[in-house]
Amino acid sequence: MRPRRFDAKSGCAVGVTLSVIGGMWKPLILFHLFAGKKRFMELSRAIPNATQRILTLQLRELEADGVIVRRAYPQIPPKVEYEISAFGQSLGPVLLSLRGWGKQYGGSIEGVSQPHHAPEDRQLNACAL
Amino acid sequence: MRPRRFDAKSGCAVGVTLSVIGGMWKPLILFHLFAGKKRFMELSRAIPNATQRILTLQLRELEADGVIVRRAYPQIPPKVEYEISAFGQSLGPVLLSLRGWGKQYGGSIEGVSQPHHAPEDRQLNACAL
DNA sequence: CGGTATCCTCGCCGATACTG
DNA sequence: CAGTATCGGCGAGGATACCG
Repeated sequence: MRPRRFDAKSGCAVGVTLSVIGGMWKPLILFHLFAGKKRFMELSRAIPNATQRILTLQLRELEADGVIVRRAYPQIPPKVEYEISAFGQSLGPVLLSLRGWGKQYGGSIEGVSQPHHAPEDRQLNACAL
Repeated sequence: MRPRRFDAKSGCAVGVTLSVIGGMWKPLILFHLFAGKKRFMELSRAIPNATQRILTLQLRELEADGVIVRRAYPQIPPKVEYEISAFGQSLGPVLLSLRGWGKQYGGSIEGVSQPHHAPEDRQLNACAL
């Protein structure tokens, strides 16, 4: 059983949710997958700041939590697709809630660089969801 | 400017929200404060697993983000009260969303000890919100 | 009562290299 | 293409002690 950063100690059900979506890149991964099924390389290119290693790890955790489905086709060259599971769909409103607050109120906080939406920041494109 | 765990790198507005409520004890603190103004000692007793040090740090961060208000009365003995700011009220729906998902779907995840609501677990009382 | 100050641990995450 | 393997840093969070 994987240790969870926000597990029992934080006590609340909030911790359960955060342990599922709270990884560094998980929200971004989920947003991309909510837009549709993706291959590993597509995700990697969509989130260039995440190394392959960490991307793999976070995908494995999301899979273990049942929110995404990993489908590996035994071919050469290999092909693996990830997509949101039926269960994972239930996270949609939660993520939208988090994202909505950040967009609406994040600007009111000191020291937070709000999305300039600079066209060159390709890694932010997922925010379009 | 305090470094934010989920800052620019995660790219999305989700990261902004998580940087505000993502601390280990912040959800719990906020739930307690949503129930009404509290003194430091009340919070400390309500969240016995958090040391005074970490409690102070997280309260300071929440204050810096403007979601709570700290009011110190210059007396002997000292008296400090914390309460949700008007701005902080806007986090209510987000927290409820997170908590709702955890309560509803958290049980479907392997390795997550869902709230037994054992009566002796006094630290979980905030979940009643 | 409501904090600081100090030191320490632990695991998330990054960089780089290698493989079926 | 889609990963593992290995090494290492860094920072959040904890233990403990002391202070105005």
